[in-house]
Amino acid sequence: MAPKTAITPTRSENYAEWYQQVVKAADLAEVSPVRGCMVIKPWGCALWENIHRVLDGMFQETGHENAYFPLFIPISFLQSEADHVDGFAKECAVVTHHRLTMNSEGKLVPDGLLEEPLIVRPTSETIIGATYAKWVQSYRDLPIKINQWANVVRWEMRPRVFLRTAEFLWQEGHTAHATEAEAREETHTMLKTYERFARDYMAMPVVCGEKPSGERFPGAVATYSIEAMMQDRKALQAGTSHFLGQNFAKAQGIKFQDRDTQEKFAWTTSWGVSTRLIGALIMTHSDDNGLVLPPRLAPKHVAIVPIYKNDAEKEGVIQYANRIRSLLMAERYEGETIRVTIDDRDMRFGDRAWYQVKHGVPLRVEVGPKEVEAGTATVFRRNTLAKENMTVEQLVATAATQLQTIQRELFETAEKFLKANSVRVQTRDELLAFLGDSDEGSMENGGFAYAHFCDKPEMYEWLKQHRLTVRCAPLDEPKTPGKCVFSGEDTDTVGVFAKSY
RNA sequence: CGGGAUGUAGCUCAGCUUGGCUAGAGCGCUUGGUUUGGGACCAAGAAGUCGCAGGUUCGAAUCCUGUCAUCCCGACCA
Repeated sequence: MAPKTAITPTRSENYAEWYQQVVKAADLAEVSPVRGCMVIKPWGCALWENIHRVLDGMFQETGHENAYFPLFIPISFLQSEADHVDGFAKECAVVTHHRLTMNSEGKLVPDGLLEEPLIVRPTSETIIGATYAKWVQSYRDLPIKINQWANVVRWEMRPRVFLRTAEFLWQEGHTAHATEAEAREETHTMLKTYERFARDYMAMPVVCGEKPSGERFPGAVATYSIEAMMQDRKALQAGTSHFLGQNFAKAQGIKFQDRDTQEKFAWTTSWGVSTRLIGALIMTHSDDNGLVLPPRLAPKHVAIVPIYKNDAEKEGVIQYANRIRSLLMAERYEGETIRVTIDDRDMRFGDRAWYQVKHGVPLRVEVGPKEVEAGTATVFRRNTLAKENMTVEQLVATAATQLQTIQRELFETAEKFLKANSVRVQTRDELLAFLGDSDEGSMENGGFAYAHFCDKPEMYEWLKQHRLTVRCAPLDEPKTPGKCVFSGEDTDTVGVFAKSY
């Protein structure tokens, strides 16, 4: 007897376990033999490639170019920026040798000690900064606006697939500018780019804001982030954009001679999103039957699942399915070809149908002898689980619209959820009552609490005690006079507080 | 890096307390058959150096030591 839902346990039964099961059921990734590292499987990789492709286009549009910098960074580079060291030293993989030799017991052991150990990049500010320093002499050499797609390593103690792995894929943009204003504008532009990507492609509403001091990127003057709310009402930082001021320019020696003949340090920025976005996608839209994908990022938009009893029926049905595929692929959705697959694997219909459900394909088209005879198709919509029979002509004519509808519905549902679970609080007790301080994966409370705050150490202490975090000070929040809910002091800054990943 | 738990077939686990014949189950897989419009059924079959390395013993999945890995809870983080 099959369970009522494709995923066990359900979200309400055990959210953390549900997440892992969705990843598994959708064949997105699996844990690897290497501690903390994951194998990204074809379906997950196709999803990341779509994210990559769309974002890359956005970066090009905003005047960035791709380049590639080394995986290894000399320790001395990391050391040059004091805060940066504090932030990353604890989680660096270190390369100390450059060859292996066989010992007397026949085991391979490291040999050839390096004079200066190398770290595997946890991020590339330092090595890119050192390179920029060579490239920049004159104000005419600025700005430099470069992005790289790469893997990075942060030796995490508690990995979770896509959300926190020792190695992950990301893009990191690094720019250098002649003026502070220009660098600040760049920081803002990229934050907005991430917001647009989250909203328009991931169908994921986010809160854009500046990180308070305690959450700032090590070495940055200001850090901005997009914060998304997962279905367990915890916050997930989905993207960051940093204004680095002249900190790294000074550390790495990025200086130039300006129009006024004075030698000046450049102003730099960095910004990135990672494979964590896949985790965000999963926890924003998926349900107890598995993955739900927004059409704009789905590796396949439509899965045609043929139904037949025997070889005689199969021939006609497959032919029919192929014809529908051709017709659909001639249609355009958001300026692209509709991506269609036919699932005619040697499996029972039910198995193939559930497979597509669990993989989150937005539309499933069932065709069997009945449909062939009537010239129709049975269309199943992943997000609503609704089934509808229509003529092939109708299907072809409405496919793009249906995908648009799904994309819109996913966003609307997520936005409604975000709004329904956001409140404004006036006191610390209200904050605690709303968020709760038990963190046992309970779904009972949580959400985004907006409160006045003044960013003092005692706030962080209190938050830590209750396992809560300050996510950001939203940019669209008007500055209004109020009292800090922690210290009682006057402040005009409002922050978003939440449990977080 | 601290506290706790767990490593036995591809997966989930039983067996370990009290050492003893050829190490088990369910799911999955293979083959044959019956089925077939939402997760089938019957039958047969393949599959495990019991995480790894030592030790105790006539004998170790079982006891001891070490080690590695995974999960949960803390500290840390995109």
